Amino acid sequence: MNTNPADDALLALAQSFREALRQSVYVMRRLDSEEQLSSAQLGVLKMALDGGARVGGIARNLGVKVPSATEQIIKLEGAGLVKREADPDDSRAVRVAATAAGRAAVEKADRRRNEFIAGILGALSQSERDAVQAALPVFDKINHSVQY
Amino acid sequence: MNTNPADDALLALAQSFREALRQSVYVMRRLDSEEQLSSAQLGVLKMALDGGARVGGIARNLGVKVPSATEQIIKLEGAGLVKREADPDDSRAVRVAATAAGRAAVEKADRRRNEFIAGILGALSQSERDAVQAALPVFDKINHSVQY
DNA sequence: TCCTAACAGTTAGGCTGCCTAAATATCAAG
DNA sequence: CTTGATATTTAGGCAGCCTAACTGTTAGGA
Repeated sequence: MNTNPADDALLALAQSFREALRQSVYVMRRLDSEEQLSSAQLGVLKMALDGGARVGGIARNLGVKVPSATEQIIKLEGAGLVKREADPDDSRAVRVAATAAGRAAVEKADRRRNEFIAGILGALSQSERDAVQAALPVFDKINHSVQY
Repeated sequence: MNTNPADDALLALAQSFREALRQSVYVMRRLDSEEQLSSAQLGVLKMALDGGARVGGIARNLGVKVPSATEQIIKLEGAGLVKREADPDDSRAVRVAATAAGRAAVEKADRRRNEFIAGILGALSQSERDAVQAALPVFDKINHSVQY
């Protein structure tokens, strides 16, 4: 009962998938290592772009706990990329909003990172790129299923 | 010159790809958080499975520096999952070999992790799984191109 | 009105995993 | 037998995440 062919195929796919995950972590590290803004900070900063986000919401969206978000926010504030202000509707809450410098930093970091990745993807064949493109929405779906 | 359609498509793909990378990190964290053996340790342990690997080789294969590998090896040794012995051919080198307990731990961790992922993949449609399957070799290729 | 439970965030302390630099030991070549 | 390269470990440091405990605010009764 442990040799169901369908299950075997699924487990084999899972194994390959796990290897890809591991590689992704590696690629991310590489991406991070050549930038001034870490992925963690970039993620927080992006949420602070439009109007202002609450700390709890940022943490939830990034899949980390509130203190971890606070930590990044404090760093970004120190760098002048976001400002923190009391939420007018709820004095317990804090609204985090990107400054002009913060918006510029996001744009620059995003561009640099995209160019790095585009450089890699550009070296692939068109069919390879198509395969990646087709898989990306599925990856997205997988992530949501893991959510929480 | 910044509106080359091909470049734009590539950059858009890169952007989506980056999002997938971020999600992958998230999924990996989730995977790690419910296991006794961390991914870092599992990676090292797997290399120690057949016969015995050298510290430098392990580090190179995992894309980390030698001291980082040593750190994990020491932990695994403390847990009785690997043993370290001088390389008979080169006394500078150390051969790291999995113990019986180490082999069992790899099997168990691999099985649990694969089952977790298989559970997610199993909830997808066949065409979605096909898309993932088709993209995995490309991910592999991408990783190698980032290597070093 | 006042008390209390729930909630938002920060602070404190701790862990893992990675890194660089420096120390130790061995090898290999001249 | 010296010297430079190589293999690993040790020491010290940093980022990012976590839990627990603390502060302040809000909201729902009694």
